[in-house]
This record gives sequence, structure tokens and C-alpha cells, in this order.
Amino acid sequence: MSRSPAKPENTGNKAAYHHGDLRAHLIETVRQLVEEKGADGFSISEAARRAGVSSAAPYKHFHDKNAIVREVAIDGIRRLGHDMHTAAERAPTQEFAKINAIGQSYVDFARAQPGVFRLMFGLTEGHTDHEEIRKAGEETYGVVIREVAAAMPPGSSEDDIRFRSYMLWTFVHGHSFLQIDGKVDKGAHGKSEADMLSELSKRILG
Amino acid sequence: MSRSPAKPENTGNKAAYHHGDLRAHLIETVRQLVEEKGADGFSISEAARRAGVSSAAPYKHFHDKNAIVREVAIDGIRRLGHDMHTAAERAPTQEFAKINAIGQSYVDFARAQPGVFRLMFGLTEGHTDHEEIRKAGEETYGVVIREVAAAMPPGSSEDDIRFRSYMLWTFVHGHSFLQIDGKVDKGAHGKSEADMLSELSKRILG
DNA sequence: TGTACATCAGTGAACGCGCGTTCACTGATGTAC
DNA sequence: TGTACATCAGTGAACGCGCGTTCACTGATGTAC
Repeated sequence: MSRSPAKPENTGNKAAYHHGDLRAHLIETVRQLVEEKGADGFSISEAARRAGVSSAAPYKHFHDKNAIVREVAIDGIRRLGHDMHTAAERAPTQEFAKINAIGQSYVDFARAQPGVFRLMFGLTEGHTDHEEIRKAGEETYGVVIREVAAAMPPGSSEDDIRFRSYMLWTFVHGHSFLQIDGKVDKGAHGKSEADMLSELSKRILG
Repeated sequence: MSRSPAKPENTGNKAAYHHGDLRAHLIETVRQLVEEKGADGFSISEAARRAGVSSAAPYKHFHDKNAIVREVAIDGIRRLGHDMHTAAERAPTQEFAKINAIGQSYVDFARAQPGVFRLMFGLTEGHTDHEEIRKAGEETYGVVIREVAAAMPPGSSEDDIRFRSYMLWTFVHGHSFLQIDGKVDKGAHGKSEADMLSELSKRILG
């Protein structure tokens, strides 16, 4: 998890001087702000203020505002991948349990951090084609593909695996967005979310 | 389509004086700006400038910035409903053709006007519980429900209809977002969009 | 172990900017007589 | 048809604001000797 091995040691960390922690501290602060105000609703000044630091300090760690936001997004993508991976590992092997667990963890992530979730997918302006984002996204999506491959009959074609993965992802993604955007009368249909997810995997993978 | 029957007649409309057209003109201008810069990326000043009017003029027609944005969103929701309705009407009755046509028109709308599409669903801040939005949304979603009901065996339960409608909507919604956010390697799986949509309706409604 | 020095994470003041909104106003229009 | 008047959609100047970013600076830290 922790990177930056070349950074100076964090000595005492009570110091007024931040010493290598400010970068991580700012990312966390911005994450909170994104949750509270949305990706376009916060300012660097505000983040600095909240981190107890001058408004110029962030520029010692990030080139500009975009760079911080991007970091928050990348972090989110990785955490989502981690959540899905863990969920799949813990779920039993039977039927489509692992698939259902992945879907559930996706929705849970969106619900727990809607701001970051929106950010992760809405980074269209200026961040497209950013290598690190693309890579993180691929790795996270890889979790889905692997589990779908495992859940399907051996010898299934690559195309078929990708197709079913995409259908599952699409559905869960749409449900997540509709949830966090409050567009769903909870259970206007009579089913629970878990029932819906397992109904889905049956229909798409079965 | 046209409202405002009590407004003064539009006399000549070459006049420097806008005369009742400014409201509609501004909504259209803002719609374009939302497409170009996103819902958070434009300013009223800019809209006024582009409409060839002083920056104070918009306030004669809208209470504040939110009010304009809301109007653009509501307009979008209605147009989407109209598109879906038309698509369903035109499609043949056989199999799930009408369902597929609705799904396709949804995706088409998102692709043609991603800014407005995002806006329609992202209006969480300050606009929640706005009566007009809620109502427009319900009417638009009603198109889906009606067609799903028509496509299912007679005597299907209300809950079942709602459940299947939601599954279809969710999927198409997710696909739309992933499309406009550029998260999909076009046809990484070997299927066309149309194939995918009809595969979907078969699996969800069949 | 002690000292001199380079490094670099912070400060705080300042910049130019465009924003949302208000205000008193003007002058074209529609209407009552 | 002509005139007087009320209405109201526009103007343009101004406001206070917070933003993103830059700058010269300071002083704590780590390091070479």
C-alpha cells in the first residue's frame, strides 16, 4: 500500500512541519471534499485550509488542481479493485456466488463513496488517455474478467467471456449510478438487491 | 411543445429587444454550453454573452443559475421521453423489437448529448425533490414500463413488470454512461450494440 | 561527535480573473380611454 | 385613430468574493566531512 520509499523518514510527525505526509494528507482531504461537494465543488484553497496549511503548500506536491483530483480518482479505482478482489476471495465457490459478491461490492463502493465513484468515471475533461488511470482501470476490470472466466464452462471463448463480463459490469454500473443519484424508489419492485444481483448472474451467465 | 400562451406576441423578432424569446434562447444556449463545458463548467455571464445580452438580463427570466440548469435538465428528460416514445411507436410489434428500439434511443440520446444526459442524472445538489423534475422523470420512465408490460405475457404481476423494467433500464443506463465516459473499447467483445441490446431483452424478458 | 552547508517543505502576500447577483435606469411595447 | 400611461425586458456599472497560481522568503532537516 505505502509507496514513496525514497522519501525522508517520518520523524516524530508531531512537528508543525509536515514532512512527506502532506501529500497523502491532501489526497485524503480532497477525497472528503469530493464527497461533500462533488469533484467540481471544492477548491485547492479549501483543501489547504482544511489540512492546516497555506494555500501555496499543495503546489509543492502537485502540479495543479487536476493532478490532485486525478490522484484521488486513481486511488479510488485501485480501492474498488481491491474491494472486489477481496469480496471474490471470501465468497464461496458454488454457483455464481463470487460473481454476486463482486457485484455487491461494486454497488457498496458506489454507495459508500458516491463522490469518488462519480469522479472515477467522470474524469473526461483533460484526463483522458492518462496512462496511470487507464492501467488502474484495466487492472480493476481484470478482477471481473477473471471471475467470469472461472464461472463459465471451460473452453468458453475469449469473446464470450468479455461479452458476459461487459453485460454484468454494465448492469451493476447502471444500478450503482441510479442508486447514488436517488433515481430508484427502493424496491418499487418487490426484490432485494441481493436477489436482483443473483437473478442477474443467472440470466447473463446461465 | 410551445408554452407561454399569455406572453406578448412576438412582433417581428428582428428587434434588438428580445421579447419573450430570450428565455427559450437562453435555455438553448445553456444546453450548448453544458455540452461544451459540462454542467459545472459554464457561467451565466458566458451564456448571456453568447446570447448577445447583458449579464443581468438572464435574471429577468430565471431566479438564479440553478433555475436555468434545472430547466435544461427538465427539457432533456422530456425530450428523452419523446424520443423513446417515438422509437417504440415506429418499431414493429414482433418479439421485443419495441423494447430494443427504446433501449437504442436511450443510448443514442446519451451519445448525442452527453452533457445534458449527465446533467439529467447528476442534479443531486439542491434540486432533489423538485416536483417538476420528479414528474418529468416518471413520465419518461412510464414509456419503458408501458412497453415492457405490452411485451410480457398478459396477467404478469405489477411487481414483475417493474422488476424487469428496472433491469432493462439499469443495463441501458450503465451502458450509456460507460459509452460517454469512454470506458469501453468498442467491441472488445465481438458484438454490435444492436446485438447486445436484443440479447439483453431476450435474457431479461424471455 | 560537531560543524557547515545544501535541500526543500513550508509561509504569507500578492496577482489578475471571472463569477453570481443587485441596482437604478431606460426606452420600447401594449392597453385603456 | 390618437394620446397618456403602466408595464417590463433589457442595460451597464458596480459589489464582494474566492479562486488558482506565482513569488521571494524562511527555517527545519539530512548529509558530507
